[in-house]
Amino acid sequence: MGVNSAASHRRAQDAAHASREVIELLEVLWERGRDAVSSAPVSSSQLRVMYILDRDEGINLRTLGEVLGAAPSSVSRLCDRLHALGFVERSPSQVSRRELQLRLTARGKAYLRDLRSRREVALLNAIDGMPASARTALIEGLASFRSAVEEAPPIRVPGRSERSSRTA
Amino acid sequence: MGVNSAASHRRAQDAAHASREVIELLEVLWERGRDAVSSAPVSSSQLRVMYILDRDEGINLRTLGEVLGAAPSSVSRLCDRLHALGFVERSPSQVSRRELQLRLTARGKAYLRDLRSRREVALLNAIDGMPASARTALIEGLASFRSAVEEAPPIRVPGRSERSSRTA
DNA sequence: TATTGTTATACTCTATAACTATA
DNA sequence: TATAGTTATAGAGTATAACAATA
Repeated sequence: MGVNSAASHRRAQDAAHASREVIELLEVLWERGRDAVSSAPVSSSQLRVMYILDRDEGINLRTLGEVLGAAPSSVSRLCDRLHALGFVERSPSQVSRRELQLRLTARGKAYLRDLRSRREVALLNAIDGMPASARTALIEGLASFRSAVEEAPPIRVPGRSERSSRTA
Repeated sequence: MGVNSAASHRRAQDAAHASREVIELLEVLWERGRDAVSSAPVSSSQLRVMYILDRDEGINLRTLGEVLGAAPSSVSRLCDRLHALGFVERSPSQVSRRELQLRLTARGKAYLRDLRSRREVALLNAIDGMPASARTALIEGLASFRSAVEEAPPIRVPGRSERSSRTA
């Protein structure tokens, strides 16, 4: 390993360190803000479900559980409450009568859109205090970080791609 | 508002949008990884307590609740379990006999240190896939973001500075 | 009387295990 | 028989309200 490589590795460690610290900061602030920012009929667990349904319409319950890293029974209960709120729809799959197709309702999508908008306003509040150059760096850095995370998730990814358990 | 200012605002919105998206991504992945990465005797709520005790040794229960955005009774229970794990110590305050001083034990600190280290390794895994320039941008952007968030937290900050309720 | 922390009660989240229906 | 989803039961997180001890 040459000099450049060592320096590069140090840089990568700095980035990992900075990321971990900001994540911790947000773990405290973001969760605290859940009921301050939103009118909060939705818990953070329910919100995680909504994020995934937003991306992957028609996913079944088992697969949703794998993506969440949660047991099927937990997901079933979460969906119960989201259904009771009118945010999630459970319909039988055409492919297999023992599977469900889960999706956000129009109300669920509207809630998510509104929440996201309010969160971005809250973030903007902080970001307004940043110098322009740092904002540009943040945008570039996060875009690349996001791609990297999506390719090599920091946490082990359960089956999913090799199982084809969903509607397959 | 001039042209530069409008362009700057658009940039800030882009940054807020990118931040919100990465936060959502991590809300799913980070939580899922909790028991994969760690040996996980500690829930994410308990972890939030530990973060704060790590920064603010000797904080009392009420103030801790304010920082967490949680009710005193909830914090009391959380501390029960962290105490049972041997990670948190409750000692009477010298200032007021009805207050507690909360702090991490040596074991608690060691656990946190180890967890952080493992998380940074996990993050490094993803960051290794980023180009060097993006890593630099990420470090700069996050440093500035962190300062901005600490000065103007995206979520309302409860009293704390104007209450002097802690050991005051 | 006001404040700090705990306990009582109730609801949500989570998991394991048992169950039903389908493949 | 194996798989998708639900239900039973139990432990943890959360909040409100009632309580004890202290200021």
